[in-house]
Amino acid sequence: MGRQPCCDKVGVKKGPWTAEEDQKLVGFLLTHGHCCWRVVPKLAGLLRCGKSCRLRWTNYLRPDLKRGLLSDDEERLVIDLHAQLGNRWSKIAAQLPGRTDNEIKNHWNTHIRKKLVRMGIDPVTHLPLQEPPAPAPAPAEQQEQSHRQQEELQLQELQNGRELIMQEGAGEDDITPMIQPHEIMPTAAAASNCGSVSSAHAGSASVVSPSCSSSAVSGVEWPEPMYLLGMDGIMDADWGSLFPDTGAGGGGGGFDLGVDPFDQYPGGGFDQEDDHRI
DNA sequence: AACCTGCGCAACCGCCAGGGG
DNA sequence: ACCCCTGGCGGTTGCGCAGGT
Repeated sequence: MGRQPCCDKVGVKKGPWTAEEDQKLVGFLLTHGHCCWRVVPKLAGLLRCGKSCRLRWTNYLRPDLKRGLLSDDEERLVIDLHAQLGNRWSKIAAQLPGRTDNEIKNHWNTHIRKKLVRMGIDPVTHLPLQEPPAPAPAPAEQQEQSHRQQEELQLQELQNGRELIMQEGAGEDDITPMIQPHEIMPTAAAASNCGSVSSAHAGSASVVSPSCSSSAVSGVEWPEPMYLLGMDGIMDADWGSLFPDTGAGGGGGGFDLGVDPFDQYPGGGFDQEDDHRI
């Protein structure tokens, strides 16, 4: 049986996001969080499918994203984790705060894989490429076993590496500022409201909870597009006119980001079509 | 200066798993 | 127990840019 497409393709815009679309999406998500991604574009006034919105947010617009190249430490960690987990990019990303699975996947495919090959290491198995030629393809079991041994070694290395990172600060480099959890969650109370910080970081993390996002706004370091838009632009934008149907902007244009947006919705609920709330 | 090539990255696609009705 | 819907994941593609010729 055929699977329903994530969205009806007609009237759905594809391709690169414009600044205006970004603005709409960010504005909407910051005030409402995401209820269910399917309705986000409708409520935000976007001609995109929910999937596209989710991707855009998680990979690019999330305030807690680090930008720029992976540092050496991060790269090492990725290699170690890949040795253990394989191509489970989201799991790998979960170990690298501020990095997305997509970013890591790209970095792996463009940089690390080639680097490993140059070093004579098979990027898939993490074993030396010039192994003694096996007469026949090694039995899966044997491969599995050697892989496991390899993994154990690497796990140990990884743990050492983690300790090192904990001491030195993961991924510090000169190019991009590292966003620390406390920078995203300005107060411990805020952080506690949000569950684990790492879950918000994880590539698999969908979105910070609404209360999180509102807390995060004030102390956050925005990714580049946010700088481009400028917080002033966001604050000053005429959101009421952008989202005539959503009531965003509260009729006054512009968000009061100092206030938990959900305070606007008695009972913590946010009721547009349904009571969608994370 | 023009063209070519390779690289980096954002975005899309299809599949899968989990949860709710 | 089954079906449907949604979110999430991994693979792949295509575009824009930078560097080389």
